[in-house]
Amino acid sequence: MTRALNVAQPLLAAGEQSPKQEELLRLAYRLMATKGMHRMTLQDVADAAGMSKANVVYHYKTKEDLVLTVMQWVLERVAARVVQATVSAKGRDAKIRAMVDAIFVDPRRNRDFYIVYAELIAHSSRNGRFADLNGWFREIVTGQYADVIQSTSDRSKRSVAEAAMVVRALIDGLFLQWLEEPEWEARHREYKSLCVRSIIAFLDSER
Amino acid sequence: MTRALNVAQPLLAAGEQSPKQEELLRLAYRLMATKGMHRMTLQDVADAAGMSKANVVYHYKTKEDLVLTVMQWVLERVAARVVQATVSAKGRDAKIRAMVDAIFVDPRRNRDFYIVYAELIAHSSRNGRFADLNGWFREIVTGQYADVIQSTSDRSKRSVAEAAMVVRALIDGLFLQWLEEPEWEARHREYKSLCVRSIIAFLDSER
DNA sequence: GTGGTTTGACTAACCGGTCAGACAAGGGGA
DNA sequence: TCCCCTTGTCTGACCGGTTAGTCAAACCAC
Repeated sequence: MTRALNVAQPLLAAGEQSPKQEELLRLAYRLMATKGMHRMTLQDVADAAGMSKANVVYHYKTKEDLVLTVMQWVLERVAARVVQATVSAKGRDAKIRAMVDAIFVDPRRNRDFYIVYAELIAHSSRNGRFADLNGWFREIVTGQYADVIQSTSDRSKRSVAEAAMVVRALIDGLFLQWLEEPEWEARHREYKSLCVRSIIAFLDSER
Repeated sequence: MTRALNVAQPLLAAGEQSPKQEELLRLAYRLMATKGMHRMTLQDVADAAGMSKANVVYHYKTKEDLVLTVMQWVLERVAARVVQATVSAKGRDAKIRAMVDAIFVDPRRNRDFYIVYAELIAHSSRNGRFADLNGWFREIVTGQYADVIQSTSDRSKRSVAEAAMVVRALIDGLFLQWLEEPEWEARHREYKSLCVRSIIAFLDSER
């Protein structure tokens, strides 16, 4: 059940970063969310981190590598939180609630994450490295959903995989709509609630 | 029931374009899907359309206007197809099947559409004009889902709106996963089938 | 000729990445 | 202890290439 915890790092050996490097990733991540990965320049990152542009390039060879490292760093953290949530809760509904809680953390962070994630998805179709990262993340998260469903029902393997896809679709799809919401900050709770209810309703529907 | 058909154009008076202009939009759309809206240059569009870059600027003032016009043009076509599908089918399940059919047209076109749409969503958070366009599209499509659900059940108004959001989440969410699929062309049918089944399962679950 | 099109040439800005060298921190060797 | 050499980190200046947008002139249909 905890297998996903030990999944190897996907691409770059980004793994553990020093506090200083982690701070730079955090700043770059914030910039990507606000300006977009294309409009964010190396100079922006350098300014935010209080260092020269040349030094950013020195540490992260190219801009693409930097962006990839940032995304990997974020995805690892989110994936770990999802995995953590499922192991600590008992029972199907509790696990689902915990998973959704792990994803719907707080409005601001959620927003940043899904904006960046939307760009990752769009870019995956054009760049294999982004596609690989995306695929790695997808396997972990959907795998977690599948584990929860399998451990609390007697579905066939195929049925479990399908249900996990549907669960993921509900979460991602509702998030996308929430992103469009003008009052996204206030509506966060409603969407979270709707998310849990619709997942449980769907899983119950086929019993 | 057909109210959405007459919804006014959202932003630019793009409405009807001459065949020549429409061809340019189609070419630009293809470019946006393959290269992304940021990497697509005015020169790319000009080359594809067999005209000078200056002429592209002459017709569409700025690049942002061009991109916006292209997106609006595509969104109008998709929205019209969804609306059309719902009026021509009878019965809840048939309407749902028709709507999904209207969206899952063919792999290539679907892929182009959702890649561009993902960029629209990501960009909406940073640019009000894109957000407005997105909101306009969202209202039409989700409104259609709501109409179908309302006309075939006795839910409360709130419940209808929520169910429509869930339906939309299922469609968008499954599409996003399908985009990541390496064998997206072959899997198109499976995803379409899963989409219809999961929607019906969900709608049945609360009766 | 007049008004709407179309174009090539041009510009101003931007941006990713290079490079030569500065600076600090060890690390022997005498 | 002092000196020199290496090594990793960091920087300012710079370059080559790209791109959105301008403009004056040409073109064309009526």
